Amino acid sequence: MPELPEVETVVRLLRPDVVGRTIRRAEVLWPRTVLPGTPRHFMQRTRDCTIVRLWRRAKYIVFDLERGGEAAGVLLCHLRMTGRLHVLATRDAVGPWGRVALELDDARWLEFLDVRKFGRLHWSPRLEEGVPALGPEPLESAFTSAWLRSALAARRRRIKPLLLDQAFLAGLGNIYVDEALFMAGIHPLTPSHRVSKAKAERLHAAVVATLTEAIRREGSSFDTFYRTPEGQPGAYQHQFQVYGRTGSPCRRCESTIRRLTVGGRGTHVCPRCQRRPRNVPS
DNA sequence: AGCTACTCCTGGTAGC
DNA sequence: TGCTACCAGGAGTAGC
Repeated sequence: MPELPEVETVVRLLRPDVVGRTIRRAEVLWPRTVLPGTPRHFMQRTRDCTIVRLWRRAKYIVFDLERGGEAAGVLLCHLRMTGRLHVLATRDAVGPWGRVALELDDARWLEFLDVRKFGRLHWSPRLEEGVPALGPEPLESAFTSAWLRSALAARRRRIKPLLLDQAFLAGLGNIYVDEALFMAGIHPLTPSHRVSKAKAERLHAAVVATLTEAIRREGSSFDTFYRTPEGQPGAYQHQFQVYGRTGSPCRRCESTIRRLTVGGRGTHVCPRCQRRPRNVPS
């Protein structure tokens, strides 16, 4: 599933192709993909809008729009599980999984394709109105070791579901949470207020390090859906320490990586590097 | 407050 | 080989 590094990779690769371009019109091929309201409403809101900036907030891809030199809202794209954005040379290149196609003023088409149809394209007058409450960006200055320490102490949730909560910290998903918790030596069932100061500092460093390295490697790809717009896979999946390595030896201690379910999510741990605290219910 | 269960979806795969 | 059943999972929501 695309997480912060994959979304950041999409933004960087897409930016030169779409910034400065004007959307001539939108074709909605799967109505539920677009928000708000009806496809007709979406088409009216995006028509003749120029993309003046492309950036990322949490896992949202944000297109800042202008029409006639005036701000015209934002187009928000969330890839969810299997969404992808591609610039195509012709309308004919839109494939069977194409859900929305935007015709650009250079005659090319921006295609949003999404096998599982969970992804969304959402026009909103302002960013804040189009996204729910979001926690700090883990790669920006507000995310400090001290902030994390006190934020963990103020909550009583299990650490993994807390880190997956976008209102707590924005951008992490199942893969990078498992990787960061391994790097920090924290068991995913640990109640957040029981994470020690030293472990919280390790966790802060682990989150920053794993996201930074994943972006450097253009994200992770381990099936056909997790690719850059150019069709090239990322390379971070080769760095995975625990995610998807159930039954394999830990790269640090040789113990067998185990899989458990936490908050309904597949979770991967090294039972030796990530000691389970006492008196923690499963 | 925080937990589980359910919903949305379909390709891939395990089991027979 | 061909069929069915089940699973993954981000995020929103309902209910306890």
